[in-house]
Amino acid sequence: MGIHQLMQFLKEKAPNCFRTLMLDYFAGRTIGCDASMAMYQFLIQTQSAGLTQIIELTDKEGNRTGHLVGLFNRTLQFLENGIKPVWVFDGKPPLLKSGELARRKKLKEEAKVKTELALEQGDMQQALLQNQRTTTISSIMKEDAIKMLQLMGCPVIIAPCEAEAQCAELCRAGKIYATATEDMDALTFRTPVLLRGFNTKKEPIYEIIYDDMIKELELTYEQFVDLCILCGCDYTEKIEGIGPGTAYKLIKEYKSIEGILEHVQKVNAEREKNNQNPKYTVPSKFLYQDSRELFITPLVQKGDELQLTWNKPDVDNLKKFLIEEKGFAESRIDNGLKRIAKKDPAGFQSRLENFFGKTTKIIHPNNSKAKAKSNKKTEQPQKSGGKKKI
DNA sequence: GCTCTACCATCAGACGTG
DNA sequence: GCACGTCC
DNA sequence: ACATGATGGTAGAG
Repeated sequence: MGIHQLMQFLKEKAPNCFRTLMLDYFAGRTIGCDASMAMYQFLIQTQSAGLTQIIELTDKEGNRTGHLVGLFNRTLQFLENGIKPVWVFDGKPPLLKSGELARRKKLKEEAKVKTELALEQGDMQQALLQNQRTTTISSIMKEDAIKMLQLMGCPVIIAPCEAEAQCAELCRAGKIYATATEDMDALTFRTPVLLRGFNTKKEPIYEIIYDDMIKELELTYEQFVDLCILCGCDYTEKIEGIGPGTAYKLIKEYKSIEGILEHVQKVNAEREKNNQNPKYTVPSKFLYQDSRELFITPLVQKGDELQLTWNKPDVDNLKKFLIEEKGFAESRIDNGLKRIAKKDPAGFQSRLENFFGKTTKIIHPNNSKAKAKSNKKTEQPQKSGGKKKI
């Protein structure tokens, strides 16, 4: 679930921390990619409805392969544009997330039942919809993805815990330019740059600069984390009756969740005197302090300790794996590899293209309030060590 | 009337060919 | 350039 | 053996 409604909140309260950019802007840059999120999208989107059953891409043993097709193409797309992707996989989820995970598991089981029902009734559209919700990633599928990406020459990192946290660490350490994910809690983990929208070619890529955001919100990092917890995160229940808008006001006024809890008690006590229902309901186990810990000092591998290198694809073994084991058509692989054949995987000197590029556009998102309030633009983000060598 | 929250259902890829 | 079937 | 997420519409409360 990430941080509930954070995107909407930022569009309203910090409209100037966004830029929209075209793909060529990222030539020569290194980008940390949230692998599991991408895999789910590929797996879901490569399902289709047959006449009486749902059709999924699989190898001859029945293991699903939609995520491989997607990751293969996406990685080629990156490399073709001179972008160096680091694929980051989730490790073990934190204990605090187990409540949320149990909730999702239950929803998936319900979806499975609904799928069967829809199939019986011959409602293939509904069957497809429900079947998409049952999607899970087995360890084999994950291992397949890692193997393929490594054979393609890309660095793969298996985070000790949350992938978003690991990406944020890499970005702060200067190992990557940005974190690419749809998951907004990368910001809560303090990634300096967040990129959204690599999933669709239809729209440009949104870039969110953490420093601009925090300045515009006029919050400290700790206050921003508290705000995210109040909006609703994966780690604990939220206070009923407080959403993003109220949370922001209260954080400004009372500085921290502790301060807000004090205020909440007062308000509720006052209302009780007048025989009114409580305005806010604090959950019986409001684990905001533990949640804070997970965001501020997450379990990650230190960026300094990681060596990221890009190699030329291991064509022989890649083809062997994808064709013999996973049933790929040889022509597709050949076509794909042709696209990146001339690229220099280690250096990507094509960074120069960026200096001559004229297609990079900087546009602010549509937002009537933002337009009305201000048409000033914030300046370029930091270059994130443009000359750094990894 | 307006703002905000809670809750519901829905959405989420890329290639190659014609 | 677009719609559509297919990718495995 | 498993662990992805956001968004849009709307009703109802304050």
